[in-house]
Amino acid sequence: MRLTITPVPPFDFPLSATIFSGGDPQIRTYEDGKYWQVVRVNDKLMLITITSLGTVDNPELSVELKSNESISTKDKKLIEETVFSLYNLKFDLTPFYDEVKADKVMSMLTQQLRGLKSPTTTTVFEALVDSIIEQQISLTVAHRLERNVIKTFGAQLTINDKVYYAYPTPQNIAAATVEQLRNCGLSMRKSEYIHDISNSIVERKLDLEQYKTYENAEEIIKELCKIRGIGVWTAELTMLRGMSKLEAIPADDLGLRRHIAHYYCDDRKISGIEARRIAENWGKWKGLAGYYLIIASILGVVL
DNA sequence: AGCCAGGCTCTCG
DNA sequence: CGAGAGCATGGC
Repeated sequence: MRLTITPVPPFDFPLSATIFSGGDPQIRTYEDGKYWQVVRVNDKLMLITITSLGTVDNPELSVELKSNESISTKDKKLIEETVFSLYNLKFDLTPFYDEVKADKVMSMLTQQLRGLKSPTTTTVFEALVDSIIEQQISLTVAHRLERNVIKTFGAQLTINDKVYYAYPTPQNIAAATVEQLRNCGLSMRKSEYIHDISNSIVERKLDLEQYKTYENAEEIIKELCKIRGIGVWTAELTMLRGMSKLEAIPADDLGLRRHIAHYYCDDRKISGIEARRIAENWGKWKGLAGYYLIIASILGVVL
């Protein structure tokens, strides 16, 4: 089964998917113009493969669906929504580009990376768990641990004799033990945080998805910070990656400060306060601007 | 070898 | 209440 999706232009699919190249092919990856991952819709697992048919100014995506269950037209509608949110396809970049025009560096970066949209996880839970795992440790370590967690607790989907993994649900993790989480390489603390959060969701004491509907970003951060294991850094990262809320910027983040320093301060080490001051020039979508810096660094964009 | 890496909680004093 | 230890693992 296949469906076609028309993103709001400008949108550069290969550029936006680059962040996933080199990913685990059993989880999610971008390779030779194809992006794939397992999604869960109405509790059915399916493998989606996305390719680009259009151009940056006239974008069009082809989405191929493979599942071992039958897919109804109702499901298709939801899948479409899921794919839209996966790359923020309904987000119009133009106002963002207009707003950063006064900032010379960011303005040049947005021209170089025109059509880059930031990805979003299919659930807030996924963004939250990944952000907890990434606390304090280096990203290479964090990614290995994330992969361990996914392959240990995530549901398997077999398509054409190949096994793929869906991201674990709160139910999957609540049903496991803290010890199993520790065996993925997580610290005792982080294992407890993630297990507790999964339990709360299963017991309906916590509904992460509802925070998406909040208008006020500060309010979301405040609510998330009430959860054990979540501080401002983790809350902001969760919003950026799991809620399509791109205004917040974790300015104290070491990596981000490094990227800002690289493009704005000749690689001189800067404080969170300096980083915040520079970010003031980025208007309403500071988090998205930060994402442009990260991708620029990865791609080695030179201004 | 030892320290640090895209934090956070808990425990002391 | 503020400072500081402790945490897992891999890379330098």
